[in-house]
Amino acid sequence: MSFDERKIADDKLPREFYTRDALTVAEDLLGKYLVSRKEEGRTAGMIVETEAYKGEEDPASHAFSGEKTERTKVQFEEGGRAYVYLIYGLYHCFNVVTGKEGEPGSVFVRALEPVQGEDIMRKRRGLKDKKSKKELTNGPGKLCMAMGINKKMSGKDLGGEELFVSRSEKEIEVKTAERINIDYAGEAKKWPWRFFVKGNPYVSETDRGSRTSPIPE
DNA sequence: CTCACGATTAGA
DNA sequence: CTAATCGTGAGA
Repeated sequence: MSFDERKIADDKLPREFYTRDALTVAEDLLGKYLVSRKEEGRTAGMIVETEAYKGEEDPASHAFSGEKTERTKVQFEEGGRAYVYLIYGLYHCFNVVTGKEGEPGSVFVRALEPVQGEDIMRKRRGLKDKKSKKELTNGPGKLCMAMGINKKMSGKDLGGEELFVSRSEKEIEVKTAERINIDYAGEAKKWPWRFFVKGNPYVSETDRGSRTSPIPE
C-alpha cells in the first residue's frame, strides 16, 4: 500500500461531520474520498457532485413530511450511515445519512473522480478498454457499480472498514444548481441543492439547472 | 393481494 | 428518444 492509500484509510471523517444539516454536509463532502474495500480489492474516488435531501420540508425527499418506511427508516437514524436503494429495478443509489437522530436527511452522491482501483472499476462496470475513464463514475448508478455498493450496505455505519469517507485537504471551488430528475417535487425542483466541483470533468451534468435565462411565462 | 412508478442508464 | 426491470409502498 502506498503512502497516499494508507493516509486515506486512516483518515475517516468523524461522526460530527455527518450529524450536521444536509446542505452543509453536501457541500463539505466535495473533495473528500469515498473508499470501498471488498474481496475484489480497494477502490476509491473523490466526491465531485452531491445533492442534499431533507426529510421534513423537502417534497423531493423519500422521507418527506416525516414519512418513515422500511426503505427510508435509516434516514431517521443518526448521521454517518449509508442509505442505499434500488432505482428503476436496475441501479443502486448511494446516500450519506445526515443530521441528528430523528431528523431525516441525506446527501445523494452523484459522481466521483476515480483515484484508486480503476482496473476493478472497469471490470465491475463491464466497460471496453476503449471507453472513456469518465464513464466509470460520472453518475449515481455508475459509481455504485464501480465501487461495488449494494443494498446490503444500507444502514451500515460509514465508520466501518468496508465503506467510508476519508478527509482530504484538497482545495475545491464549488458550484450549485438545481437537483436532477425530481420533476415530481413541484416547487422544490428549483431549489439549488445540487453541489459540484467547478470544472471537474467527472460531474454528471454541469449545465442542467443553471438559470441563465428566465423561464418564459 | 394487485399495481404504478422511480434521486438512472445504455443504446438506437 | 425509449426500453429495461423490480423493490417498494399504497390501497383494496
